[in-house]
Amino acid sequence: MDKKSPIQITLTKRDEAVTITQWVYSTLRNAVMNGQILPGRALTIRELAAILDVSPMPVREALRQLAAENALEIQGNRRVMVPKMTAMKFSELCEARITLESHAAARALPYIDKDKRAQLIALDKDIDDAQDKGDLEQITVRNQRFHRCLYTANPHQVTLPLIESLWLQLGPFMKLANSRLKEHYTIDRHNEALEAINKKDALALQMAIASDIREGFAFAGTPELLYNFIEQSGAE
Amino acid sequence: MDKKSPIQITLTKRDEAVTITQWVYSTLRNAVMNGQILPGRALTIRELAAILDVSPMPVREALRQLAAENALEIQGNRRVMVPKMTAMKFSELCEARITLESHAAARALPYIDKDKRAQLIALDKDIDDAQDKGDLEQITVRNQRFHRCLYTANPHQVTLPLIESLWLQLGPFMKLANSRLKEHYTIDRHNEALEAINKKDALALQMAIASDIREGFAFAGTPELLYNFIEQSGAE
DNA sequence: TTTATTTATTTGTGATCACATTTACTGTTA
DNA sequence: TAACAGTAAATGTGATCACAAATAAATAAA
Repeated sequence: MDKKSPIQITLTKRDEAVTITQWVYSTLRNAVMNGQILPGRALTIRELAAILDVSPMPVREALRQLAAENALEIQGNRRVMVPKMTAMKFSELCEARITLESHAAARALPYIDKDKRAQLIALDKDIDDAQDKGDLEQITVRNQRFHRCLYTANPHQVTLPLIESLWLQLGPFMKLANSRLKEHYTIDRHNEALEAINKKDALALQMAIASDIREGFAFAGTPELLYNFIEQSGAE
Repeated sequence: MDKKSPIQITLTKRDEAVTITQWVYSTLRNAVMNGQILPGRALTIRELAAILDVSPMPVREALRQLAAENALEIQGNRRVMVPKMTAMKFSELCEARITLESHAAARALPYIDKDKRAQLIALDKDIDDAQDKGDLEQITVRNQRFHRCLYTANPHQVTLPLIESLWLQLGPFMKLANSRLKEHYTIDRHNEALEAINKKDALALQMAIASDIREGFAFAGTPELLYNFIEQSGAE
């Protein structure tokens, strides 16, 4: 009954207090972020509904929302799929991240107080723990948590949704990236960022964030890995 | 039967080739962009469906999509509304526009050829025409068209959706801004941008775009106008 | 074996319905 | 007059159904 590849989506317990649509949304979002849905794979409402054991209605709404966030792509008039990646698009997404997140960090800096700094230090420690254990999934999750915590220090911040959209688009690739992470960069620039925060040095903070992002993908910039990924993702 | 203020949405002919949901989406999007829906006004699916003379289903989907683009806000668990504006949020949106659009312009620069430059010049002339006629609505539309044309010169560009999200959030305020536009800035920085394009000077282009955006809102930065707007928009 | 054409199946869209929750209204009490 | 409780109306969520368009499958022709 399955069309191409069998989709394996991680299912979590559905919280009764949350609407089915919301649960479906976050489930599918995680699936995209973890690269569980191959780029180019055609998704149908009914198929996903069957997998998630819900009616087609919540799936419909979740898919439309994910498409609006650029996590999914609506082809022509009908089918929906995870967008394919290209080397150029990857590069653009990476540069967009650097620009937007540097901006968000600088704008958050004036709002960072002692409490917030303590939170950031704790989150950075969590990342180190995950790195020691080699838990690749957790490294990504906690890394995002650190960045999110930093940017949301600014109570009037408006860029986080845009940043998360970029994370979502890079998600399927980050998964691949992480699988090579252990052998390469296990150190991040978070300490550097925290130092800049202490000194209230916006420029230094921006540089630290930019480096953190760039180095996280630096090895992906090697031609052979990029080619690998594009071949896997871009080929029909 | 109407709850608070009667909503007056501009209705356009529905193209038969387009789905009802898409038509509803763009209709509501324009309504938000033109400030036809007051911030804070509670929207209900059935009310909008009645106004647009469609079934609730397409409205449901369109609302969710607009919410995902940050054009609308889902309150608590239920109602949806146009988000209220604050002075700080306005400032953040403006700065985010400058950062993102400068970035998009610089990234587009290498791809601008003779054809594209001709397009930009033509679009800039259209803006001048609209300004001569004093057609405020068209000025906004054509201004966006110019910026969009510039950024999409980059075929791998990924930031336009994010930029459009910012435009949407500023939309209700731009309408108010435009009503004062005639007395203030009728000149833009587009010529400056075109010059920078000719010289392939990325930094100059970024400066021109940043100035164009900033000056477009400069008068809005005057305390009394900002206060006016916030009072109108933020008060329950 | 390959290509074209017809048939069968699947799919997205949109409509309608049921229900639990929320909101609005009404009459009553301090 | 203001605050409250109880009732009535309205609302979002989710399910199911109908249908036209699109895709896949099957058959026929080269």
